[in-house]
Amino acid sequence: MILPEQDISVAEAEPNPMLSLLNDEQKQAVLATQGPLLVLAGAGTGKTRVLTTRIAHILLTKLAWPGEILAVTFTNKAAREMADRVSSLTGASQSLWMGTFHSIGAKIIRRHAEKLGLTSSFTILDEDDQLRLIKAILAEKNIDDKSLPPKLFLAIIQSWKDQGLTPAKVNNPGDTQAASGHAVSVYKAYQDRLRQLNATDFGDLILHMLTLFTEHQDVLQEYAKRFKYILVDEYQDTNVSQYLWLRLLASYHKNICCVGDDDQSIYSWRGAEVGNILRFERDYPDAKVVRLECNYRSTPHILAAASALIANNRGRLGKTLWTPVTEGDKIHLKSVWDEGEEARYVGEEVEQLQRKGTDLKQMAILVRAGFQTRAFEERFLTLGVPYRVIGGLRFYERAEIRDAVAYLRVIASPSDDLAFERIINTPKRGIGQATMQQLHTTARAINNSLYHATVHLLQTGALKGKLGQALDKFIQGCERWRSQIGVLPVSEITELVLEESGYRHMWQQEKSPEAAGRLENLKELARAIGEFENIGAFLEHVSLVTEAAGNNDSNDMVSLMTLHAAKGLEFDVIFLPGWEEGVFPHQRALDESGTKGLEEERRLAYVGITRARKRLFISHAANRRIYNQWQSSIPSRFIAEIPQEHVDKISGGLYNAPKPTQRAWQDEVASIMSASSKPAASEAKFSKGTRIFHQKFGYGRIQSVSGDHLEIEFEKAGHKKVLADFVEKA
DNA sequence: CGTTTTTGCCTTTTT
DNA sequence: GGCAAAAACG
Repeated sequence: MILPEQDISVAEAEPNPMLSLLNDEQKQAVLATQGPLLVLAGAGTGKTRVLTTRIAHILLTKLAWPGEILAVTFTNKAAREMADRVSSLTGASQSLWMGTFHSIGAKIIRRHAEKLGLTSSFTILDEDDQLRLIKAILAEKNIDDKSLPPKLFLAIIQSWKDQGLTPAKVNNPGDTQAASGHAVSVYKAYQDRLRQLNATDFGDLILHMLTLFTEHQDVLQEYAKRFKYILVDEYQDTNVSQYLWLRLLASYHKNICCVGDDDQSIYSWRGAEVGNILRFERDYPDAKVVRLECNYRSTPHILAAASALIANNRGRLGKTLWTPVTEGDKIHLKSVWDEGEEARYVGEEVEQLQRKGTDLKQMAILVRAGFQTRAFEERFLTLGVPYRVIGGLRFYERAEIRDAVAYLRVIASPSDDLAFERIINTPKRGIGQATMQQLHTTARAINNSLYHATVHLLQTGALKGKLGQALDKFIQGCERWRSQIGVLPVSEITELVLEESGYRHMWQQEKSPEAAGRLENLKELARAIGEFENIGAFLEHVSLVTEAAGNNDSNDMVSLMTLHAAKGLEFDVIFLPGWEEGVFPHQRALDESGTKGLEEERRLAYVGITRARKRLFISHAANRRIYNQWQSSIPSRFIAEIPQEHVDKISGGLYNAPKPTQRAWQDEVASIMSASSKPAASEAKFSKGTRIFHQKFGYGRIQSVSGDHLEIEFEKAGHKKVLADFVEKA
C-alpha cells in the first residue's frame, strides 16, 4: 500500500502557497507523509501549523480522502482548532476522523457496541456516578468504606484501565493485593454493573476499543485499512492503552505521525507515559524524527530561562530552542512578604501594563493549584479589574445542570438507574432511605431497572398514599415527556421538564443568593440543548465536553488558571506566583513520586515559562497560610535554576543586592532558603511520652507522633488525635 | 423523612 | 477556616 514517491515530488514541483509559510524543519514534517514520523515540537515552534498543513497537504495531493485520515488530540479545544484550520486551508473538514481520544472512542464503540455487551445508546458516566457505583459495590461486599474509601478504588481501577488492563488481565502480585486484596473483585463487579447499566466510564472509551481490536481481528482490519494516515497530537501525554491502540491502528499502513514534546509531559498522574515518546524510534524502527526548534513565541531571555531550567532534567530527548527575536525584557523576579502582598503586586503590574496599552486578555496568571486563584480574585474584585477563571467551575459539573441532565437521561433511557437515583427525590417527593430500599429490592426481584420497579410497584398498588401519588405523578410526567421526543424541539422538552417536574420551582423557592444564578444556568442549558439534533447527541456532548460557559474571547479580561490548564496557550504577559518549595514544586509530588515527581514539576515550570511571549513575572512569598496556619516558606529551587543574567530582581524584596556571578546567585538563594526554613515544629518539640497541655482536653501524654498529628492519652478526656499546634509542653 | 449538628477533609494537576 | 457529607436529632 505504499504510495509512489512521485506523489511527494509532485507536491514539491508545484509549490503550494501554504508550504511557503513554513521553515525547513516544518516543511520536512509536512512532506514526510510515508512511514512513521516523530515530530519533536518544542514550545512555540508551530506544531499546530505543521499538523494542519500536513493534513491539508495529504488531502490536496489526493494521497487520501478525508475519511481515511485519523487525527487525535487530547482536548476538544485542540480538536476544534485543528478542524477550523484544516477547513480554512482546504475548504472542508467534515468527514475527517478528528477528535479527542475519548470522542473517537465513543464513536467507534457505538458502532460495535453489541460486541462489547452494550447497546449503541450506552451512556458515559462521570466521576460522581462512578463513585456512587463503587460505593454501592463496597456496601454489597461488606467492605468498610472508611478505611478503604471509594476514591481509592476508583483511582486503582482508573490506573488499570490506563494501562490497558481488563479485570482478567490484572495479575501482578502487587496489583492483586491492592486495597487489601479487594481491588480486583471490586473492579470485576464494577465492570459488570457498568454493562448492566449499559454504561461506560472514561477509561472504557479507550479500553473497550483496545478489547474490540484485539478480540475481533475483522474490526481491527477494517479500521487499520481505513486509516491511511494517522496523526497524534501531544503524544507525550498518551497512556499505555492509547499507545497500544495506536500501534494496532498503525500496523497496516504504518503512516503514523506523532507530534509531541517530552519536556511538556505533565500528566503522568493521569496515566501518561513519557516512555511512549522516548521509545518511538524503537517501536517504529524505520521512523523519521524531525525536531522543531525555532521558537516564534518568546523573547530570548524567556527562552533561555526555560531552556536552562529544563536542562536539569535527565532522560530527555533533548532540543535546543532558538529564536529569531533579539530583544526583550528580562524575567521579573519579586519576593514578597505574604500572599496578600503578592496579589497586590500582581494587581499593580496588571494595571500598569494596562495603562501602557496591553490588553487584559493578553495577561494570564498561572498557578500550581486551583485554590491559589482566590487571593488574586479577591484583589481584582477590589481593584475592579475584570478577570475570568478558566477551568474552575465547569458548566456541566454544577449541581443544577447535572440534575437537569439526569432528568433528560431518565427520559431518554428509563433504565439509567444512576440518573434516576439522582433526581427521584429532587425536588423533594418524600422518598427516603426506606422507599429507595424497597425500589432496589423490587428491581432486583423483577431483574429490571429502578424505573420499571417503580412502575411495577405502582401497578400492583404497593405504593399508597402521598408517596404513591408523588411517584405516580413522576412516572406519568416521564412518560409524557418521552412521548414528546421527536415531536417538540429538544430545548422545548427541556423547558417542559424543568417546569412540570417542579425542579425550577424548587430553586425559585430558595432565597439564597446563588439561586438566581442557578436559574440562569438552567436557562442557558435549555438554550444550549437547542443546538443539538436530539437528546442523545446532547448527552454525548455533555459527557465528553467540559467547557466553561460563556467563554467569550472578545471580552477584555485577565485569565486565571492552573499551569496544567495553560498548556497549549500563550499570552503576552505571564505571571507565575507562588514559586515556593512545597507549593511549587508541590510537596505531594515530591513525597509520592520523588525524583520523577520533581522532574514533572520542573516540566510544569517549563510549560509555565514558555507560555509568555513578551513579559514574565515570577514571584514568591516568604509566608503563606496553609490550612489556616501561617507557614514560612522558602523560594522554589526552580528560581535558582534560572541563570541570573536573564533575571531582573525587583527591589523591595529579599533579593535587593545584585550579585555578580551565577555562583553567588545560587548561594544567595541557598542562604535565604536556610535562613527562612523553620525548625520542623512538631518533630523537634514533641516526642513519644512527652507530657502536654491542651486548651480543651487538659493534660495528657503523647502516644505517637506523625508529622503534625499527635495521638494523645488525656488524663480526663481520654484518647484523642490532635494537631501539634494545639498543644504545649506541660 | 427532613432538619440540625458534627465531622472530616481539604489544596495538585483532568479527558 | 470552609465546605460537604455523615450522623444525630426531632
